[in-house]
Amino acid sequence: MARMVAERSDAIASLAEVFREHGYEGASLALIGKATGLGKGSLYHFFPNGKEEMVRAVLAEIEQWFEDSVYSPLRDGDDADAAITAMLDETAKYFRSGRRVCLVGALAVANTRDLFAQAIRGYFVAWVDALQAALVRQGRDTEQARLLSEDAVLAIQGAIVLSRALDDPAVFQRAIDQLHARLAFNGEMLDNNASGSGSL
Amino acid sequence: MARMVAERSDAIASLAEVFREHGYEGASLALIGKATGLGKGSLYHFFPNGKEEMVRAVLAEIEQWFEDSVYSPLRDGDDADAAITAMLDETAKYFRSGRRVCLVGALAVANTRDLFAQAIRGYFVAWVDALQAALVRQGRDTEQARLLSEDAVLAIQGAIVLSRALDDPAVFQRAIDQLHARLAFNGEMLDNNASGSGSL
DNA sequence: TAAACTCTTGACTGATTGGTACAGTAGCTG
DNA sequence: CAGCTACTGTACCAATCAGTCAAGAGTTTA
Repeated sequence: MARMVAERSDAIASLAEVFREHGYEGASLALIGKATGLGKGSLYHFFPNGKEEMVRAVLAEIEQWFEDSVYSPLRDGDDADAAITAMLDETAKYFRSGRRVCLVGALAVANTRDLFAQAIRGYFVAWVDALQAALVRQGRDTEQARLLSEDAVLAIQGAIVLSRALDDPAVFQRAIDQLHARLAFNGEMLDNNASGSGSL
Repeated sequence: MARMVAERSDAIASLAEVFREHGYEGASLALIGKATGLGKGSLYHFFPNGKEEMVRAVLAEIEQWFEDSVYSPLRDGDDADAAITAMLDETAKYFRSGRRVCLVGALAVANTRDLFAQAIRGYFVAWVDALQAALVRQGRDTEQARLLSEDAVLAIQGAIVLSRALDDPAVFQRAIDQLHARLAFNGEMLDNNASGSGSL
């Protein structure tokens, strides 16, 4: 019966964490209530459409964070190379070197995918597009930049899966390091045969 | 009250499909019953420990399939290059070009990870080890082979996530093609200094 | 034929699910 | 001060959950 602190936005970080840890179906209202410190009454006051709306709010916040911290510098930063380096470092930090799951990626392989398909797609489209823009600004061919950026985003997602499966954050870090090498503009440009880049 | 056909093994393919589509928590006994055509009584007759035992049975069958179809040829095939090519093609077929989720990968990012941690880890360790063995037989350095095989397995997992997120199987196929190029032994071996390939 | 075994059914249980309703309480506005 | 809105706790709901069980049906063995 109190008004405690409770702004809607305060809850979102906790919500994100509980959905990451338990998934959409696994995150029960009891669990959510415990994680946020909010009762059902408050939860349904802030999110009248229940869990679905909670996830949408979380996805929106995630998208916003990536937009500000990653996509925007990639698209508009004046130093493309620096923006790419920053993206990899920020990403590694964000995912805690693979110890933290990517909620969007997890939703993409879950049965709930259809419910959030648009948000999921938007997240990845924006990421690939922004990275491609940076690679083009590096002087790369548009098509090669597209493939390379797809490849990079995919590698990050795979690195989360594999490093969790092996319970070894070093796997994630190696993948990031690998991407540093493959995405950097070294001054000496790779020739158009991209396949040879696996020197490590 | 009939004895219909019902061998335990008959159910496993259906079980795998339903766990892939709905995840561990999302696959209710009602859903499982519908998918397998078995009532609760039969399910608990074959799998006395319930869902957990069902998933273990599915994981064992998956592991066995990969062992026979992928790992074993990679480790012991007389033509390493052919085994790698076969692995990529079999894998692409198995995952239906990304339309089908990797159950092991999905479990790895779910909260149920701990329950099946050993099986999940075993699956990926075996995959990476087998691929590494093939790459070494190609004549590559042990350490490079290790990193490259980690990278390939990770890319396949990431390709499933991204192609589902974008709802575009072509993303998966491009990743497989990319791996074909990166894992093939071209006759002209990459030296450890990649810059030397100088086309001009 | 009779007993033994293997499978199947479906009703049942107690717990938990997401969600609703509502009374109540605190803080703000007038 | 009164009245309003914003928030909170809780009792409650129907549905569903995983899992149990006794009774029965079909097959195999003797």
